[in-house]
Amino acid sequence: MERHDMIKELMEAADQKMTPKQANIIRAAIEIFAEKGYAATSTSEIANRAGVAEGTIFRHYKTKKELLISIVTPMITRFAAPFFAEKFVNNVFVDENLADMDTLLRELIKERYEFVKQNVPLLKIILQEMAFHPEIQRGYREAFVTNVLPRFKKAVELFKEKGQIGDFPTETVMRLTISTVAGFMIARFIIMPDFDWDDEQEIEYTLRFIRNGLIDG
Amino acid sequence: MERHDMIKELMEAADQKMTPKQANIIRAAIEIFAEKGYAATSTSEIANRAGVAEGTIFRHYKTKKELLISIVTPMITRFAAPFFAEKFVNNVFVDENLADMDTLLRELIKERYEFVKQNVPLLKIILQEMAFHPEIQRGYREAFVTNVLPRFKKAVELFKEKGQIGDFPTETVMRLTISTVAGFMIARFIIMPDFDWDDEQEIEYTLRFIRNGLIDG
Amino acid sequence: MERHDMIKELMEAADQKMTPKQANIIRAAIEIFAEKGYAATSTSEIANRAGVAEGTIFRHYKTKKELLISIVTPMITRFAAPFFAEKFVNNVFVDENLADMDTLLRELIKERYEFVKQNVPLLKIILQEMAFHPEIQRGYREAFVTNVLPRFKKAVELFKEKGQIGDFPTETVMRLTISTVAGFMIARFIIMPDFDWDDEQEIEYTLRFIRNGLIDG
Amino acid sequence: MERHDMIKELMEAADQKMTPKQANIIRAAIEIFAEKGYAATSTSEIANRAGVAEGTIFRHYKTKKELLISIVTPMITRFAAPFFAEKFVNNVFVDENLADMDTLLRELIKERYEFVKQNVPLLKIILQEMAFHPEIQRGYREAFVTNVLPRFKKAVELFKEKGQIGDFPTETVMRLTISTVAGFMIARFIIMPDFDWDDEQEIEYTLRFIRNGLIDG
DNA sequence: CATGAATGAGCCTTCATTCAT
DNA sequence: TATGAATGAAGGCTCATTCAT
Repeated sequence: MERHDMIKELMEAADQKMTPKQANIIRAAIEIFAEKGYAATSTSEIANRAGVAEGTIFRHYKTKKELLISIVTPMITRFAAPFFAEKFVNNVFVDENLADMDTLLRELIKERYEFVKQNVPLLKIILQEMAFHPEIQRGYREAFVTNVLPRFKKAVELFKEKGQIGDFPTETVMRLTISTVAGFMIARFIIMPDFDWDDEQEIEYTLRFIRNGLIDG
Repeated sequence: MERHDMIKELMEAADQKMTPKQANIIRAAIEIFAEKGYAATSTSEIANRAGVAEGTIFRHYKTKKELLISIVTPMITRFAAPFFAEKFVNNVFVDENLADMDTLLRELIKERYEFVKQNVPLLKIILQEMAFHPEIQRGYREAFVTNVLPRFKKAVELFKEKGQIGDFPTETVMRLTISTVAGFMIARFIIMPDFDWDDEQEIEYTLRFIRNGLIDG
Repeated sequence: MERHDMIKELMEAADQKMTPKQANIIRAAIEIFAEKGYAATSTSEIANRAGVAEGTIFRHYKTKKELLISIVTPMITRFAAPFFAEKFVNNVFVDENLADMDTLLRELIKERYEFVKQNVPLLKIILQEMAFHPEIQRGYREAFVTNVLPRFKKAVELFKEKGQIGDFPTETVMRLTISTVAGFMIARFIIMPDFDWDDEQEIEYTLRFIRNGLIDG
Repeated sequence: MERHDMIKELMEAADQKMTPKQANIIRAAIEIFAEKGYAATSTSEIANRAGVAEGTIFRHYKTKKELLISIVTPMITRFAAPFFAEKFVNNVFVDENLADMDTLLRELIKERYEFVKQNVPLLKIILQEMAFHPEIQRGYREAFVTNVLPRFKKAVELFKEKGQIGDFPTETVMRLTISTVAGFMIARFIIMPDFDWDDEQEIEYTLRFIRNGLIDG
């Protein structure tokens, strides 16, 4: 599984090339925003940790908020885009192996696990700041609605036909699945990151819980 | 189910009687903290919305942070304390009706549902600020460890014996259950409060998901 | 001729009573604005000279600009309002003494002379900042059009009838008169305040110049 | 009457040749200084409007102030130098036609009218900034004292001898004349540039006013 | 108990200026 | 010559907190 270097990604996302100072600014901002929250972070502290004069921040980002947005936006796309990566969902209808819900979910969780692991601070920021910045909310909702939702629905319906999902409304299936997966990630990386997790095992339990939970009773 | 008037509760929690001004301060603070976050809220705005002079806040709370803590602390106790209300858990071993996991969970979810419904803004504050204030984290953890955890464990083990819960580690059972229940509350009251929910039905789906999910597969 | 204490006047203009600190702020602001111009004056310098914390300024005036406006606005009214004080103009048509243009002009110039003398710094500010702040321009224009212009016109027409003013358009008469009077004030108080002026004499010369200048040739 | 292209003039004044970029800088600076005042103008805005990098300005002018001075200085000379152009004054004593005050004044006003018309923004800058920059004041005073004053005095005395000017001190004559002429220019080009002026007529009125005003009464 | 004027540290942002390229 | 990234001092303004009334 390839490494997700967010800074590099952000740099590519920006139309212009980044100076090393700008990269430092972003690195520092991500760290401190995650530690103490956007509102409680001062630009002078960012400048300090980035080893840069305070004015330099504002040469690259017109406002502190623009810095936040430009950090968070590319991540949102990345967050939603591969959520049900095309390959998986398309293959569901072709590849016998992926046609099994369990297999698909396992792939999905592992991919997400890797993604979250590489980006904990950034995801913390998104989780926190989404509540207060409509722009972020909107961006997220959009990405979700266009990229995740239709594929997810299609898959749920397929598995319903195959009898692997019982008599639940599709939205409820989504809610339950996402709750469970997100709950694992949050427990694993945010609430108790220092606990001695047996990730393989825990993923299997989670999978079993979802699989059995969604079957008719 | 009786009404949870937090303000009244907070007033009772405070050792001294509360003046009406103080009650206004708390009401205003809860509203604005929930809307824009603790760090982004100014005491002058609170004073404004409370219809009180700026100085009055500091007559009752030495610092802005103390105001936050004094709002959040009693809630934490309330949040954890009745989570597995004694009556339930004790009765599990006596009352034939409660001895059924499904029945117990249903009672629990409904009680929590009511509780969350009455306290959305306050819970938003806790969710947000826990991340940045170790005091809150500690308070929460403590309440959880002493009140919820042991009873929860006991119940899980009972249901395992009865064959209603399959071969999962107890901690994993807790994680999965809490994820699912909290996921419902968050979707219901925070992410999509304006959606046209059929709460009874949705609770039943959620129950079924947990019940089936935890059985051996 | 009574003394024009602008600060006192500003205080009365403000709806609320002024604290002594606020009076100091205004005094200091007038001084420094006049010395170096609004844009080149820093609020910290004003605070300094006023013997006040910088924050105090913003407790009374939301912005630096509001401070400027609230200094300048009452003056504008005062500047225009008595320009052709009612008593004069009304009396022109009644009082035999005032019916003479020379007498009227002499009274007018002396009154204005006193007024300017008492308010040089404030008038400097208005002269300078009018160019850049449309609000001030607008306020001035309004005061001029409603208070000065109609009376001035009436008087000019009267003196034309009496043969004391020759065949000039009324607007031109106003332009020439105002130029000459303002020119005296500016030379006297702004350009060469340190010159050894014989004010009585100079006013007489100025009067003669206008009187003769406006007569038919 | 030949055109006054200030930019070209400034370029000639500068010892070195000007690059086109430098010309753009000056053009932009004049525009913006006139619009919002020197202190309220940022070098970055000048660079922007000039289509030049921020640093480029400082390649040509060590400081922002130097830019101002180098714009204003040549103008001051031009402003004063031809005020009583040699040809006129010298001819006053020779040429019968020019020996008439009226004729001389008419020539003078028309020449100044043209000059002001071509240089409104620059003159606005001088008028504004003279108040705050002693260098400019000094430059102006000097030019006035050496070029204008002696010739003006000489002429006034001549016309007194000829009986065209009455019993006024020479300085007073100057003050009254300059007030009236400058008052016209300022009304015409700064206060009411959009009014529908009949310039020929207005100049004649102004001349008549001065001529009659200065005669003995 | 309540007020609100006053404070001064600190915040985000702008700006003139420098310098390596 | 021209660039534009970088600087850091300074600017206007906000804010939690204090205190005399």
